[in-house]
Amino acid sequence: MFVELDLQSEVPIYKQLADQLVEGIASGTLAPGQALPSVRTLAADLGINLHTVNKAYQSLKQEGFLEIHRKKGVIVQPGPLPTADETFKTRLRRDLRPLAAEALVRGMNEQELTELMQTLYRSIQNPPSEGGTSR
Amino acid sequence: MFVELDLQSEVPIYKQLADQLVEGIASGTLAPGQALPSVRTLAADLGINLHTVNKAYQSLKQEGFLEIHRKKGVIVQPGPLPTADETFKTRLRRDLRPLAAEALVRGMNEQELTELMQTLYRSIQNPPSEGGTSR
DNA sequence: TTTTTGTTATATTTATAGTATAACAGATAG
DNA sequence: CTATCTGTTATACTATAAATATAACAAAAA
Repeated sequence: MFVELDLQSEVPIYKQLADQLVEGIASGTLAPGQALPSVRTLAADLGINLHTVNKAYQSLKQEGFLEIHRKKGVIVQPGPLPTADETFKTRLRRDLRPLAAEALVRGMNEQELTELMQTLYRSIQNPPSEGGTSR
Repeated sequence: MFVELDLQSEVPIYKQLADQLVEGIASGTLAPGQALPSVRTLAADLGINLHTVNKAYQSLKQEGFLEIHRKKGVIVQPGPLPTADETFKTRLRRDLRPLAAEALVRGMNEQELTELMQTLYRSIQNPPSEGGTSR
């Protein structure tokens, strides 16, 4: 698994995990329908508790990014992914707001900030060489 | 005071307060050198505990956005504000990353996302008329 | 001197994060 | 059918953060 956790981070590890799975889906590293490790396997693999993995899986299932079946295990959403509806955009704006404000206060202009976002977006969409060559 | 808190929010209220003060500085609503209410006054004003206000003030002092003097009270940084150094940009990227990833997964393209950021930046820089009529 | 200021010190409550076990129930492979 | 692996649920415990509640201290200014 490509997941890397920082146990010292202030960011909860279940969120780090969930974030990296979303990023995997975003980049195509995780294909629709692809199976993910079981909660126990991944927990052992990452050296954390199975409930922590389960919490990440549950939140992504709740959002519609994963499907979870009994013995089938956990798979990446094979059908249509959730959309950028108004609910999401509202939350997105709320989360971006303090970041944009601090960037502004610190003297970043509009172009610097949007370009940073652009660069970030592209680096996620086309990650810098993930083990395998193509897809 | 223009601060509005959502006590039901998952965002800690000390952070809501700190964020809104930063936004005030960003927009110019809070001018350099301007005095802020005392921790007790603002706490009473907002209906929260003085330690919660103090925590917000301390974090902003730590970052360099505020100065705190004994009897003088708290004032907006009159000198040069902190800059967008690499430390900040690294943190900024780390915080933006999961938001950009989810936006991407939900089908927002690069332009939509950067435009949303642009709109946000501008609305902070030039806020849509503060409640009061004059000044 | 008195008041107001930030500051420090405790203490308590509540919620979240993370771990640790254990057990349950459905699906599948043997 | 049986054994195993799956997600799931339940409980319990520890640690930490957030928020509140009092109280007191020390510096600055009126």
